[in-house]
Amino acid sequence: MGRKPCCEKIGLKRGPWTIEEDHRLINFILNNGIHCWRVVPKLAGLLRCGKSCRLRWINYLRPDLKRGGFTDAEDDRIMELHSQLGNRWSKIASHFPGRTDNEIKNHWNTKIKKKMKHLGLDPATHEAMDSITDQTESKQITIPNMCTTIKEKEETKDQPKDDVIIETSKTLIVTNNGKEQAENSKSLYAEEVDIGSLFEMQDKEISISSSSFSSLYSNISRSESSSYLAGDSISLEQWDLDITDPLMPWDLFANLGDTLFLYDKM
DNA sequence: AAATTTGCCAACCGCGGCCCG
DNA sequence: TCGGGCCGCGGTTGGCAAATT
Repeated sequence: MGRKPCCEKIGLKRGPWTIEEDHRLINFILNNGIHCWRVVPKLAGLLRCGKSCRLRWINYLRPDLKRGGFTDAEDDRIMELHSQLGNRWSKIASHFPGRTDNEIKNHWNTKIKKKMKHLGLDPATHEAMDSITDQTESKQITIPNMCTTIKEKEETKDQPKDDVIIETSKTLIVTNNGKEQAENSKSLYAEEVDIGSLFEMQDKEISISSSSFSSLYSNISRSESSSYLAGDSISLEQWDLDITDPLMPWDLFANLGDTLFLYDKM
């Protein structure tokens, strides 16, 4: 017998969450806590299944989420943990307070895997890929520490414009295209710079008018992409929270009002 | 400037494990 | 002990934005 769906799916909404839905879910959880995800959407007045609510809360609305780019140190730590734990993202995420397994998984699939391939490392085994050794005289850089490797890449980018490594899915191919070498080096380096500069770009700061939140968070950095004005009502998803206490007690939210407002920080 | 490709990430899907009656 | 129900996890997809042609 087949497994029953987690909830009655007919008539339930799917796809991206609206700000109003976020408000409903946040307010419900902050006021009532989480006892059973199955009943959360019903009690919160949401046309979503409990699973969708859980995912939305865990991956996006939780106030203790640490948003923003991953640092070199975090990348190194993820690689290290992945070599020990494999694709057990929840286990890996448990070593990064404020990071979700989904976030780390996405980061792994979009960034770290590419970096490792650039470095001649197999993302699955963390061992050096030896497929290029019989191709040409290309160089293979296999340094476990990502920071060190980036520096070495930087130091080598001014070398003669042969020995360019162009990556494919299975093997590394050497060409003599100097233009492509420059772009590859630039790409790898720019990625590192962008991560670090993410924080510098958050020059605007705001605070939450709710006294409950003000007592919890001294500063809340405004996402560079958001465009809310003073007094706007927004959802937590728009915030890059600067949390000093990762183990935040939920009791502190007990008196939070139904709506949160923003005002410009003095 | 328009069309196409690529990258990113939020959200969904389905399975496995755990809990409880 | 067994079966049903729920939760959590990992793989995958879809859509949007940015980059490239």
